[in-house]
Amino acid sequence: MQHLVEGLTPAQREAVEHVDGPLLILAGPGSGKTRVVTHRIAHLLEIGIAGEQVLALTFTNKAAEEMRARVERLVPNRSVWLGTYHRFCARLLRRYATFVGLRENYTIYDAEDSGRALRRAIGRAKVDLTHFTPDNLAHAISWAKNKLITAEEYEPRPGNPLGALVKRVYPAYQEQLRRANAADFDDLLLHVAALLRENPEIRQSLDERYRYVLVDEYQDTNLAQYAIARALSIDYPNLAVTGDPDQSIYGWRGANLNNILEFEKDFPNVRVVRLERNYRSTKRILHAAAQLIAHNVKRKQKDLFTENAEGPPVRLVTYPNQKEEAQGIAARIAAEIQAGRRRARDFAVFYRVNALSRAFELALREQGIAYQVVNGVAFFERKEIKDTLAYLRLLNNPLDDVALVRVINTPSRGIGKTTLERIGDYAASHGLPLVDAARECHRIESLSKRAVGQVNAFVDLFDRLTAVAGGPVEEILGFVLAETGYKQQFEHAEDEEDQQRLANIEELLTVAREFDERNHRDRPLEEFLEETSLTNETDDWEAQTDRVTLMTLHASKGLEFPVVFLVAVEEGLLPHERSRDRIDQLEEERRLMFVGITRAQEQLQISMSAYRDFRGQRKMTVPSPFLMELPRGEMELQELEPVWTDPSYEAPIPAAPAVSAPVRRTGGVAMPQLTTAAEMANGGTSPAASPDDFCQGMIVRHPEYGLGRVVALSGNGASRQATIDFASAAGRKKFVIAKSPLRPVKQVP
DNA sequence: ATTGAGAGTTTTTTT
DNA sequence: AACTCTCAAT
Repeated sequence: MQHLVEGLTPAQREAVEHVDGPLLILAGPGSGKTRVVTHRIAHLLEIGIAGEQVLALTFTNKAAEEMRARVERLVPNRSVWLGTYHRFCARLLRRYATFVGLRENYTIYDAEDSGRALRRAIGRAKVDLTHFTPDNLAHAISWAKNKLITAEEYEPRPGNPLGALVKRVYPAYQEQLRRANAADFDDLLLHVAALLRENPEIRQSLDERYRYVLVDEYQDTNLAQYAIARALSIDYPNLAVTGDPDQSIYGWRGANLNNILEFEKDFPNVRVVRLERNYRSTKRILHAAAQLIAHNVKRKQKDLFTENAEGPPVRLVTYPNQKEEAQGIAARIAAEIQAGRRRARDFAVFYRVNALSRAFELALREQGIAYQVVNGVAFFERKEIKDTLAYLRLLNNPLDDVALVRVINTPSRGIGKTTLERIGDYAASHGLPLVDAARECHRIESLSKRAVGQVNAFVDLFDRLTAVAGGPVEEILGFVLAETGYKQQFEHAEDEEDQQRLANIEELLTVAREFDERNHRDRPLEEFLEETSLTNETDDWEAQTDRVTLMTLHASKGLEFPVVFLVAVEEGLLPHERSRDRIDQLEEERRLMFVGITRAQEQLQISMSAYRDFRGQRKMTVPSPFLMELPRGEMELQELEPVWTDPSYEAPIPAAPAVSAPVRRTGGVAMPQLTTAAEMANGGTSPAASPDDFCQGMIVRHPEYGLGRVVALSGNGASRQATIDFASAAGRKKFVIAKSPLRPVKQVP
């Protein structure tokens, strides 16, 4: 057991060795929090506590994965329940579905699905939407749910027009979900909170089962999450929470900072451990962060310190415009890599909004530097994936009207809006789910003979699919894709986008196969759908690959990088314009910047542009007020002129021969090209090769993505596919060789 | 019913 | 600028 506390500070050790009773770990950034938490779990197991009694809750899958891996390393093969709040609740609801008016095969609606359900509810409630958008309502309902206010309990403030609408729509929406046997993200928490509140015997048994509950990022809990953690810690009040009020950045999602600020009130005999020593950043970086966050009024005073080196000064740079900001940063990165001082993966670029990523992608591509954008369009939110999954959802839960609407005419089979509307009316007046209404469509008089025929064909299809719905997921999926003709529509397409869609579908099949290999349950479909609806691509982020990371400030939480570029620190973006008017929101923006700064280990550059292009318009910017709150005296300030007027500017250096990036113009668009020494020796690419000539490890060229290596192959002849790892930012992609412009590049022996 | 052109709008962040 | 939505034409 000694190995668990070796090398820990007294404070860390105290937290690790704490067993019974409430525990609050206030952990500053880079203070070894994850280490403490995982070691504590390991410690609990080593002193003989059963893994089944330990429940560790996180907010992101990423954090859960990280913890699982580290616990596994410390104490292999012990089963503690470790995962996100939402996943835990989803799992619990499978078991207790009937208590909250659901069935165990219920569907989880993501934001898009619940938006569709909400629209239908709005239609049914016959609400006048001239002054508000569905989004306004969605947000208001979500807000209520996060506050544990049910549809029945909801009472708006008098004179609140939006509230009056919500009072009518919220119950209709809930009814919609109930009929569809579906729960939205908020419901997962709300239902479990209600379950625990209304069923004392269930609460008690779960409290007893999960004797040791740990909650990570406790500052991000909302009321529902708080209630759940609380309810599981009454008879066995061994609740351990970790967090940092200064890193609370999810207030907009209903997170309540008071949960952590008042934890000591909830549990008067709590043991509080403060981890204030930072092991991550240089003195200068940490100082800048501390100075900034000191401007927040609502916080717990914390004294961050580090024994790390002083480090180079934090840079604060003003670029003339967005393009030069991106190019300037890309050039710096390129120079560091060429000098052999850094690798691509040492760098990260953080921005406030996803829309800002493009300029940096472009600039990095021009420099021939590999990068990965975290969270662009999440894999499971892509149209083709959602379409395909909608079929699976319908098979698993035929009541799921949203899924039915999605697939009934996808791919198009001549069932249009009017037909669907009439079926919908029939369903509503007979209190039926849409599938059943469709089954009885011959009774709907308003439908044309042709329409009835089309709908019947769909019902037949549905029945054929249902017949195989019990099998392995990959099989079901393959059957769905074949029977519906969904895949076919992309198979003969020439354009890149359809190719991409096809590749994504292939990828989904791979995901399904991997799932089947892991799971051997009776009803795999249910679990597969749960897994896919609670996962997004962020979770696939690979720290191992050697690429520059581009992500939002929110996504950066919990990570660290040797060199960080924090960009577009301008009024309106950071703080975001929608946060300007309220003090607490402004403080949250400041915390966001604090999070970004404290990700940096060795070097930090904060930048802005004098001009920024946004929504197609170029505007002069105003520096963020936060810039004035930094210790400017000890920073390196730099104001750059447009590159062509200033000879002292470190112009983007043409890359070294090994990875040069000449820019070729094609149809007016700059196309980056990677050229290697090997290729130059060869005089370019080889002529077209037949798909079967491709083999593992082969170097190939793609006209847009540049050079890559074949990492996997499948199929033969015309359907032979290759998975390519590109050196460029394109990353890993899959192609049907015969339809792709891939060409082998002969390698120098 | 599907397609195309034109108009209008925009997500801040995520389970 | 890019995306979605609406409306008219096929």
